[in-house]
Amino acid sequence: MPPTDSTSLRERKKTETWHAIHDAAAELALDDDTKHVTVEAIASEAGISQRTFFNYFPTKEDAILGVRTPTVPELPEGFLANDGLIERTTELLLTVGRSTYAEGDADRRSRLFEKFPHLLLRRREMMIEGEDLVYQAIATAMADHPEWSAGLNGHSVESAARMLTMAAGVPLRYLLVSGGMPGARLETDSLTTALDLYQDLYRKLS
Amino acid sequence: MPPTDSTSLRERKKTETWHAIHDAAAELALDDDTKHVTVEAIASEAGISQRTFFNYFPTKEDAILGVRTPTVPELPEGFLANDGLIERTTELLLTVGRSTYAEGDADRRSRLFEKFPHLLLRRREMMIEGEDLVYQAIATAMADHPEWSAGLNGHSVESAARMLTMAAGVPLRYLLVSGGMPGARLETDSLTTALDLYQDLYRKLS
DNA sequence: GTGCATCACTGCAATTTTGCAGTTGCGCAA
DNA sequence: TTGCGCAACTGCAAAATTGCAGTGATGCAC
Repeated sequence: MPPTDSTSLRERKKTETWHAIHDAAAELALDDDTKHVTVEAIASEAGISQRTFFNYFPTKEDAILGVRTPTVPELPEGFLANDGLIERTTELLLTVGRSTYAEGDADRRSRLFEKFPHLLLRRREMMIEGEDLVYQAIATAMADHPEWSAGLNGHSVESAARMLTMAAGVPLRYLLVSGGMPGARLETDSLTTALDLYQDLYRKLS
Repeated sequence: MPPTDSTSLRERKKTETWHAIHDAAAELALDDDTKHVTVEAIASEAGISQRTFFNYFPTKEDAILGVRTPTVPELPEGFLANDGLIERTTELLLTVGRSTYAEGDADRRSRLFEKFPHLLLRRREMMIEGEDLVYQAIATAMADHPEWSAGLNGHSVESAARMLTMAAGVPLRYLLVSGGMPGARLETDSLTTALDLYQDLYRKLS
């Protein structure tokens, strides 16, 4: 996902440039028979300098895929309350995941994955990175809250946070796996279904 | 005329921006019934900030008219040679004058002059400014050249340079005056005619 | 006339873009 | 293997853009 939109001219131009680069990269990569598009070509097509290209994306791959290093929003006040914690964490993971990819044109993304399968690896990496950040954020929050940093009889907040994050990630992973095809996208419908299913299960087991 | 074109991305973007601002300013000024277009509107239409607007034009008027503070190119080596000096100076004045206005869309400029007659005053100012710069450049060059800074029996190089510049400006002024209508443009044809006429006269008198 | 809003324009610091001169890794030819 | 060239990527300083907080002039309501 591009830098967040806003009313600021500066911000608007940044998202424009981000999209211009990603679009140029994706289109050129898909069009090109040689499978070898240069950064120079992408930058030129996007109307910016090569150096600016690397201000927006750390690698050419990321530009083609349209990914951003994941960021975790600040956790809201009552986030750690027991009631609904797993659901909130799932939401958080989803938010982080979404903030990592460009919205829209899922078709194009599918074609990209078909033509450049290694992009799937990169996507996986990004997911793991995002989950790691979420885990760290939650661990930090737990450490800051007495009721967590205390009563875990022997277990560390790190363990608790990791466990929580993994549990909360279940419906998302389920979706990716059951989606079957590599490059399958997170359809809103199937996502909702998966979340419902997970919450049903969760309620039955608790 | 906008900043000179070149292969540099930086330069290309500058001319693009320059045109974007001038076009936005001219179009908005012509479209607007109230005769009062704000800088904010122009900047917004051109896709830049108000501050950037003033990086390109010192005043709103100059943006509408599409003028640039005149600059004199460096005088070539043998510029001061006696033979053809007046013609070269006329060329120089013409170059400076041209570098002062945006190329193209003479129609729009006519309409601008009709709607905002005070732009004519501004244009006159710019012409005088340009001539002054040319005079200064020539005076400086003369001062640097022994054969000029010496043998002027009593006259200063300033006087000589001023005299030369005025003489060389004759065909251009003639054009503007004989063109008649305010806002009349320098047609290439009539310009050539005027230059021919002047050179004929000049040869007869020398 | 007096306050008040609007708008042109300026000064300055923060951010972004650019050019340029690298370094590194990799394929390919001799 | 060794050298060579290309292309990804980085560091840094110069240039451009932006936001913001002004100032001053002008017009307009009261």
